[in-house]
Amino acid sequence: YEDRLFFASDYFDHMYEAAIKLIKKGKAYVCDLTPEEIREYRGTLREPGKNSPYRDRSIEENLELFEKMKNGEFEDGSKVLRAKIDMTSGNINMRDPIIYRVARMTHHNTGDKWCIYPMYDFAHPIEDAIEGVTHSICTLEFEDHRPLYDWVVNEVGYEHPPKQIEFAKLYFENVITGKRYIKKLVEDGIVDGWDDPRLVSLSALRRRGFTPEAIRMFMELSGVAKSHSVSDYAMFEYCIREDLKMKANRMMAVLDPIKLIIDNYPEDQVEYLDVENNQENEELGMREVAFSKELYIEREDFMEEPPKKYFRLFPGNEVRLKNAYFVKCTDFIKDEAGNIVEIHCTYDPETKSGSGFTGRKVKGTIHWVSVAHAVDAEVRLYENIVEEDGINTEDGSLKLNPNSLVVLNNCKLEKEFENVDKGDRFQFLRHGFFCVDTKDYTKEHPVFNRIVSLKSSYRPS
RNA sequence: UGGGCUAUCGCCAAAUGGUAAGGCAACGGACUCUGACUCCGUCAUCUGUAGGUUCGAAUCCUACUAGCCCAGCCA
Repeated sequence: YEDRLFFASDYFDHMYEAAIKLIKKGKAYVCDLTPEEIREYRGTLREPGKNSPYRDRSIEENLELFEKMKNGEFEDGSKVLRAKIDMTSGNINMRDPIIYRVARMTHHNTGDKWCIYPMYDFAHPIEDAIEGVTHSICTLEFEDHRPLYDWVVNEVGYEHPPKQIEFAKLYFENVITGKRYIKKLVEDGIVDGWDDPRLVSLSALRRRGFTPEAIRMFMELSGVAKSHSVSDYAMFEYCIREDLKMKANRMMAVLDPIKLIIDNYPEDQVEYLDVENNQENEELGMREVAFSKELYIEREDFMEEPPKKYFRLFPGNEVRLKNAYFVKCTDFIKDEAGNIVEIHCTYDPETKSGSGFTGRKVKGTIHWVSVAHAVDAEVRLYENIVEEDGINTEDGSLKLNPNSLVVLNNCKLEKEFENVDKGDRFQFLRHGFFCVDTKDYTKEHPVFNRIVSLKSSYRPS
């Protein structure tokens, strides 16, 4: 490989030599037509083009003119070098494509050394060839360029000519990938920069909490084909859940809190419960979780008048507090407006987690956070940024999903969340996977992003 | 008849003449101190349509249909 390492200047030298070679073979000529004339001569999709009046210049004249182009004796845009192929080809790329033009540009590596630069269709196959690329893989829209790619490689002549292979791009349902659109979203302030977690740029994916492993898994699952495909975002979600399942600590976080008071629990008592960080992965170890008389539970885990098959808390029903005790709802309190503000219950000391209690079973287990030990946090929930069909066909505008970002400002997390670093990922029990926002997180004001929710088969009727 | 390409389950995708893999999603059920995970089961007599060849076709042939790409001195 080492003898194939080139510097930018080597590439340009190489391409220049290749152009000379084509001229000497009578396969390239200098053309004086203006850009407008060249377009006219090229013909249209349905009509063939016609030959440039400069097409039959002698090899000597072409050599001399090209040398002058290189030496800066012509204005930008005044002359080009064209491959002599076929102006009547059905493939427009083969109608004497321009392979070199005069353009005074400063190259980031070679500075102002050159004032002529090769076109993509000429440079690409040559770069591949001299680098020893065997298969040059690109997207479908370059299929029409392959005949020219092959023509260049063949006419310049390489011992091991590279092959171009095309495949379909990856498209996502309900996601914006077009840079034009993203740019507008950023400029209009609809998203928080190019790394807004609702976007799918790599920086956005990173900030959202996706792992490289999940992205790779998704690529392997998707496969590579030539058919135009639009992937289901659910497949990507599956990958990140799958990757984080065993890696992330499973902790308790109440996103929409309501107070639960255990009437028969001693006033100032605090129990520190030993809890596994991940029941499926012992290597993640244990932690302590504080339990006390006053807890926060999820507002949706209580209902005054539950529908059928509601396993959570309602008057008279008993549930398990995850990692702690069974509690039975005895009462609830409403404010003047009729909103439930507080729930009361009693607990059964015999039912403590790990005690081996088997006296009776409960159908529901809910998560909780001790009021006295809670960490306040902001949690951001994300959904697809655009609606089902994404873009309005009439005016090309985006159909934005108004719920693509939901900010929750009154979330209560267990104490363990005091010590996190930006980018850390967790499972919030019964909610989903979340990560510490890399941009807005501060110790005083923790911010978490929802990477993906957990699946749920609960369908309230 | 301008040229090129693609059509297999809701989505992705195998199978290139031997009788339609797999994954996601969905739906049943078991299990469950996450309505998660896991486990079990269901999910294309059929491969854009219509013909043809063949003992046998998603694969070969013919004709249609639909969709995508191409007219930068951009990449």
